Amino acid sequence: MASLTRVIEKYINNLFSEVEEEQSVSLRRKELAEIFGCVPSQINYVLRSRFTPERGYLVESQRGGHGYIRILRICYDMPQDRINHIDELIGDTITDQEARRLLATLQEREMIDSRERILIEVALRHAEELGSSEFDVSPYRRSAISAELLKRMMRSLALA
Amino acid sequence: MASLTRVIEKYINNLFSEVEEEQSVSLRRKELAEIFGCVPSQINYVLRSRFTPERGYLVESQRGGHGYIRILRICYDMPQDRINHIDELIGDTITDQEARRLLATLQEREMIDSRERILIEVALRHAEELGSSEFDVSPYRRSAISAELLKRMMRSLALA
DNA sequence: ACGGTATTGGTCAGCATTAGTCAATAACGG
DNA sequence: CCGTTATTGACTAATGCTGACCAATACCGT
Repeated sequence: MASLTRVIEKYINNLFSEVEEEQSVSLRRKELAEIFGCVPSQINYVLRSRFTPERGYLVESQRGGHGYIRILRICYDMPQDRINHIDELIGDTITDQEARRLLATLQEREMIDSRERILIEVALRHAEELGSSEFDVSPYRRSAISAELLKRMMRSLALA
Repeated sequence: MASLTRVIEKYINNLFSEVEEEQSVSLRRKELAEIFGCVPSQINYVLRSRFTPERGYLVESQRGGHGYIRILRICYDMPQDRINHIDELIGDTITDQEARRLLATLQEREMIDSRERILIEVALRHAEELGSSEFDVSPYRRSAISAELLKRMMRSLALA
């Protein structure tokens, strides 16, 4: 019952893990589509929805004869770079939904564990609750407060 | 007597206990609603009111084709009586200083690690800051808010 | 060189499918 | 009787997938 998108995502992930040290893999869109019996644009959908910068990937491609698609895994050597990346992802405001998705991704990438994740979710939820029912803060302002709190928590972890 | 919400809650709990060590279960909202002969949004109510981070659960979901709802249980061996004790220690209000001292003690006793402690401290400090400089909350009230936040975070780590 | 053609990937709009939100209303419990 | 909790349904939002159409590049014949 797994969706085609997830199957293809997994297939690509396997390509990464096959070559231990490799930080990039190359594909041919049409070939891949034939393997999975779908239209080529399905591959674009997988890339657009799964191999995003938010999830730590970059995608390069070239059309025409000898065209290709190359997926690169983002890798930060310096902790500071990673903090900056997360800071940018969060931005000045963040919705509840975006925050939860980010935390799921961070846990997948093992940058936080489940206990840390739940602590962060409780803190965010508490802030939201207080802001909406107690102090009647505007939704925009609440999302700014959430972003600030989330960034502080992530920064503190990165330095720990 | 046996409200539908409680019945569904129990049903989901059984899914967890079926597989002793299972830490997550997957659902389809529509299916579940059909099983219990209710509208799908009833499921959301059950999740919102029963499977919260404060109670040690995280809920992930996805809409659209092949959508799902996944409930994760964060299960730990901190005894319930100990968490009750912590609840009492915190009480209805807590000062910044008392909180810090408590966290240090908890870390010494290895009930939380240094990263978890930092997360909690950052969340408390953020709440304090917001309360004092932004919303002009009275010191007493701030200490009550801190106590509530601290208790929620500690409970989320302890409840199965 | 030039230009046509084959080859390769990109975009977008639309349909089907699934879950979320919200506010009104009902039911419950003290 | 009142406040809290539970339930419903209409409306909204997100996701997966396809197919028609667009864009870029290499190769080959002249």
